[in-house]
Amino acid sequence: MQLTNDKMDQILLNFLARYVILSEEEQNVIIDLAIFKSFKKGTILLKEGQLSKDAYFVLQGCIRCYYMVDTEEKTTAFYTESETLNPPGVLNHTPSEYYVDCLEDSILIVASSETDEELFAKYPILEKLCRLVSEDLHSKSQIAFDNFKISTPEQRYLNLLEIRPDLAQRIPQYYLASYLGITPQSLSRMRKRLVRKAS
Amino acid sequence: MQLTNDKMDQILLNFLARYVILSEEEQNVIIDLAIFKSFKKGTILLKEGQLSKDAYFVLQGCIRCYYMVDTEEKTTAFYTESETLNPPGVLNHTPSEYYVDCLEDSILIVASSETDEELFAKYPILEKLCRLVSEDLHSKSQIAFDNFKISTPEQRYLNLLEIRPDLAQRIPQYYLASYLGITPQSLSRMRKRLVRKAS
DNA sequence: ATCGCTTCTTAACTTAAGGTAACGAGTTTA
DNA sequence: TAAACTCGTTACCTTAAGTTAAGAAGCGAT
Repeated sequence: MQLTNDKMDQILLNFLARYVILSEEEQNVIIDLAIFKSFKKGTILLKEGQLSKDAYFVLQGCIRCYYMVDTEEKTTAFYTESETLNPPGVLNHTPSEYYVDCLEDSILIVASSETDEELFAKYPILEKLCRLVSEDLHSKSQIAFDNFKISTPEQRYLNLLEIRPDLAQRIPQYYLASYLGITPQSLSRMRKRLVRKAS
Repeated sequence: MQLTNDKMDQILLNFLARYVILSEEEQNVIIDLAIFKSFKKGTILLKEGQLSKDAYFVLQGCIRCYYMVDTEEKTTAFYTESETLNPPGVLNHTPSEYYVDCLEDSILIVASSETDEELFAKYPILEKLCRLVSEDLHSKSQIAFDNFKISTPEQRYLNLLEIRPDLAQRIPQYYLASYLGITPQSLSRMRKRLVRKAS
């Protein structure tokens, strides 16, 4: 599927409209700032040790965060359409502890956080927007963390199927397993167990 | 230990100074807004199903978030001195899914998020402050989530001892166990295993 | 067509966590 | 003082995850 520039603008504006009402001018400022980039599946957007200054908003495709622990990839997050990855380094200027790569061909908005200060002074509503988005992301991430903690791997898998059924379809099972905190073998066994239970 | 009002103000201002430089006037506005409250150990600050409009900043003591799953408490967070709990309900007006209680006699700042709008209009730096605090909390919570996910219960315990050694001292072990995602019995066994390994 | 790569599955064995129950030390309450 | 409660530990058995190894299905590339 091909996305026109107009459509991409619209996806972004729809997302922002969840938080604040923007004037035509403010919308244009944002659209002008937004840098749309395409990436091939497998592209590494951020490596451990790199200083990331960019936030990523997913227009199409899927990106993934993972840590390298010894020789093993530990996947901690997937971001798909209209989701935002804002690596910590953007704020505190420390090198990234994880990798980010594209699991599919993806179109992203790459938002550099450099020019923000003057912009916020000129358009205070953008500061409000950032506050609201950040509060919302924080709250969602808290809830996700809580759910993860209070669940067993099996409940986490069932929960994933329920709230993000798309992921189970589009993402290889061994990434999912890592995301659930178990090995691919365990996930495979678990699925068999679940089928047995269901019948 | 007894805290004077001046000391409490100072703790709060020290915290805020990590994020922005505030004028005397702005500091006074915040101090005037801050409501200091004392709570006895065991006090329940928030119940599942309640709509919370308050954020809590801990001046002294310790509060804890937990879910009731069937008849079991699942502890997901502890907040101690200079830490902030901002329940999701403040934003999205949904009832809380968890409980909050005091594990110790505590002095908290209870911040109602009602008056914020006019205030932000008058003092834009307060909006910036909230944005920065929120981004920081989000980033920290992300990292904590990641660390939790990529660790085994044992690593989580060792990590806790390292980065929050105070908690292991002041918090009963069965709350810690729940927080680590295991039963008190498993934690007890694990500690024995670790001693055996160490020697 | 064959090779290599990715992805999922199965199996056998080991390790550690869960469930249940019981005990004991320390503290609070009646 | 006795009873109740809190908190940590230990034991026994069960369940499920980790480890290692192997195999099979699907896919793309040469």
